[in-house]
Amino acid sequence: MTGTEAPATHDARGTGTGRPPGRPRDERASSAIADAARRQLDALGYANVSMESVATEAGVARATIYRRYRDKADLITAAIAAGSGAHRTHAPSLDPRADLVAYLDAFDRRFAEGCLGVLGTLIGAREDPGALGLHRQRVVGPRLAYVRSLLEQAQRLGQLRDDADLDLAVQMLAGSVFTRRVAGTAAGPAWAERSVDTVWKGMGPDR
Amino acid sequence: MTGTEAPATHDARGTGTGRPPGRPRDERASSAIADAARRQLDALGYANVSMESVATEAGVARATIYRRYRDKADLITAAIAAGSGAHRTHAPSLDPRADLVAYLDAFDRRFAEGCLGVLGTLIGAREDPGALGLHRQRVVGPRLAYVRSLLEQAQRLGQLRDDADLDLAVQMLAGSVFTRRVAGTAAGPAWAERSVDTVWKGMGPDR
DNA sequence: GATAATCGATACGCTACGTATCGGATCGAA
DNA sequence: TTCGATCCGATACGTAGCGTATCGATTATC
Repeated sequence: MTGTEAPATHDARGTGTGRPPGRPRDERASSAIADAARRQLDALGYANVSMESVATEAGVARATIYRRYRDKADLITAAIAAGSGAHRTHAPSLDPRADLVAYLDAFDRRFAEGCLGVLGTLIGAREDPGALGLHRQRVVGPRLAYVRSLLEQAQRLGQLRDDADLDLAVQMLAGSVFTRRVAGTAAGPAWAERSVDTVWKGMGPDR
Repeated sequence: MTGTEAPATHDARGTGTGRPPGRPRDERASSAIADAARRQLDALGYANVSMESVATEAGVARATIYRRYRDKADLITAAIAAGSGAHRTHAPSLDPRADLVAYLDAFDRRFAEGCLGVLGTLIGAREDPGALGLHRQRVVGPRLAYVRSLLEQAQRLGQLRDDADLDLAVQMLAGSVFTRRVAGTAAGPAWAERSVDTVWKGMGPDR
């Protein structure tokens, strides 16, 4: 497991062992809020999701949302993290290079589906520096860390040189997705395979 | 020169040959608005720039801005386009590889200066899809095209293989910037040099 | 002068965020 | 059973920003 990708941070209820006093939270309301937030985020984009619209779709009062999430950034980033939680679909094999190709492909599809596409809006939402920060912590970080772990494995196997700059490799591999989405250009044939190939040749042992 | 990267699109005044009737616009106000917008965008980020704050800093009424720009997005994108107009600062040499390293460095600096915020909002701005298209056409496209031209030159010089995927190379090189900015991680030492180096080794002629 | 578009200033409607308060509901503990 | 604590929906409040409209005053051309 890469990381916990923790849920809402606003209220620490349920953290301790003993059940807290008072009426417990409605679990259906919690999931309804999360579902509505995720759906509207995909459909409308960060800026167009309002607490009011989420509350309405979830059949919940706005105050009920604020009892679970500190603010909009908290809600949205949590929804993204939960929605793209299963970002590792392939079982790890002993071939990090093949894993890498598969993961990059999945990464790109996620991007197209909108889960990571909202990244743009989060970057733009510098209004709350928390939004981008939370997203980095919850979503971007774990994914890049996973890519890096594959590269480390390849390095241990001798497929990459010991002095290879793995951080740079991560940036170039993931970056080929970012650039394409930013520029709006189509993907070349076997782009994932070719990307990994370039890094392998560029950072592999001298022949 | 790469392209025109036209200024404000809102009002077509001054397009025709004859001077339009009525009081002409205050040229000092126009530049003061553009300067203030650019400066605040860099300092505060897209979301924190308000029409009011720009107007105040420019010493101008809000209505004066709206006479020149349709809305906030128009103002900000125009400021960006104007601010990053001279994106090619280095004179072209006969060493495309060195040019590439220098350009990537400049590209990254530009990015840090505030392009990221606008780019983010534009990517996520499903509300006006035209803005993203315009930005791609005016800003993103020319820059990536320039990077590609350097790679083509290198290919002609035999530094890259004839079957090298130059589009992919562009994506990986520019992508190393995108990823770093998105993830918020620091740049490794000599990252530009190393990026180009990796592509050169990965797509260069077999040794 | 007449015309026309600009300027600063100001007010308006609208949306949205985040906070606060209310009576009623639901749990555990005394 | 009663009490305290918390949740729930509903509602209102204050703040902020966007985009529009209007006002008298200004500055140009015709």
